[in-house]
Amino acid sequence: MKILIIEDEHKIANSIKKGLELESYAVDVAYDGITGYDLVSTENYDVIILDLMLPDMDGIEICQKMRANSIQTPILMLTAKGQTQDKVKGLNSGADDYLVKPFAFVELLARIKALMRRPKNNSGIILKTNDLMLNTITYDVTRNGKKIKLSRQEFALLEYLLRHKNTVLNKEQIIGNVWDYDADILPNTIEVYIGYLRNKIDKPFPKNPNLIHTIRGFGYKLGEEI
Amino acid sequence: MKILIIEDEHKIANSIKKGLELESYAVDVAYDGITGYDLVSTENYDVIILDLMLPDMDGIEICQKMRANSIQTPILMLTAKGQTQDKVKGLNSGADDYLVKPFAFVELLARIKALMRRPKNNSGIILKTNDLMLNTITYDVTRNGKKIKLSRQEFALLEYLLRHKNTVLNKEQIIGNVWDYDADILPNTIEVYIGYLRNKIDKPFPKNPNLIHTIRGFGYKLGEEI
DNA sequence: CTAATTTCTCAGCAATTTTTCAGTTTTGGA
DNA sequence: TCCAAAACTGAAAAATTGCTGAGAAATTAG
Repeated sequence: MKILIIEDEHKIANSIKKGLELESYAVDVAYDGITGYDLVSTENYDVIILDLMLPDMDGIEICQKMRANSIQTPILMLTAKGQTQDKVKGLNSGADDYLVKPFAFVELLARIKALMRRPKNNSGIILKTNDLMLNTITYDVTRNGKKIKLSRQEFALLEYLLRHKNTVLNKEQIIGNVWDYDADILPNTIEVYIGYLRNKIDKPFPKNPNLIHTIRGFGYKLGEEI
Repeated sequence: MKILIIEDEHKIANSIKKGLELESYAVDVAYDGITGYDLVSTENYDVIILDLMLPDMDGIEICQKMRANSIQTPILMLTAKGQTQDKVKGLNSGADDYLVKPFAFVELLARIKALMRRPKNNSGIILKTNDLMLNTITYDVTRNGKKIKLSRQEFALLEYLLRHKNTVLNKEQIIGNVWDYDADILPNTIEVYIGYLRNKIDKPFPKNPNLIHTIRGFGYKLGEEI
């Protein structure tokens, strides 16, 4: 889930960025229109938060240019209180929603989530711990920004561990929840798969903390602290 | 923003109307073709949502009559699954996009917005990724400017992949969304068709990046990056 | 009606993934 | 310190997945 903020007021931009990162989104910021449009055309975002008033190139212009180049990314337009009529202009230029400043962060979050739910961009839920991220729809798994290729079963296991991060899970639980109900698996299979995941997730990143931990006699735990 | 719905199933018509009014559109409804065409020729709409099967005068007839009288309002055609491509295509009546019933409301909304955004007067929605382009109404497909001839089923599959580009789609999803309700297809058929598309879209353009990717264990993905 | 095209199935191959197995290492408590 | 249980690991067997050429069946065009 990647979000771009194009907003010249640093204070606002940074506070939105912070808030969204806490919600596990990857956030880029551009403080002027030209840089913003540059990013839009080279990167792939799930939502763009776009201020109406900008130096160089204003929000409406960016919007129109994007749509003209058939970049379909949903746009949430930010407008100041007075600029009501501009609002309409904004929506005509191709924005998908707008929000009047000042706004509550939860409101922004709700709008963003609504935009993400729309059919065009279905990038799904991102699960993460530390710098490990897993996208449940695109099946992308990355650590430290590097893409990791997992098999289907490895992915399923990692997803389960991530959904219950910082919790100790025993082998029976894992078998029951990750494998098909009719699967007939030895507990050793779990050990093998944990080994596979370690080889792909922990070993290649020796500078970063290990994320997969064995709790002898009880099971396994995914998370930063032991 | 004024929208006209021409649809004889009252339930569907009214639920669309309600949804669109919540989105602040002005909505008129006609439950049969004659009333519908009457409204079209006296009022001024921004988009017309038109059911294919209607009492009196069916959707195609209305379409053709409108275009014959140079009414250029964008038309979004609603079709049931079986009727879809052939009829609309064969009669090439002048609709700008179509949507297969049953559909999610957000999907309808997205299409309407796309139609409104589109510069007037050129019909057909164009989907694209990289240098591959597909016109949903004229059925033109080109890569690198070169025309590509696809069969009906190949086209339907490519359109689906393109509408969900950069998303991993598994075989069940593809079968459910591209083939008719009652189609009874082996998953291998998808593999075969993916092969056909690769032969026409990727293989003849070895200098350009491959666009069709297999994500083993998960499905297929259309897009530039892997 | 016939020929061409398209749709779909099938069988065999190659690659990858899943699972088991057997031997080794680690661990925590007596 | 030593032991037995638990966990780890490399290798190989078993199973699955995806790709492809060939061709049968269905549809469409002339």
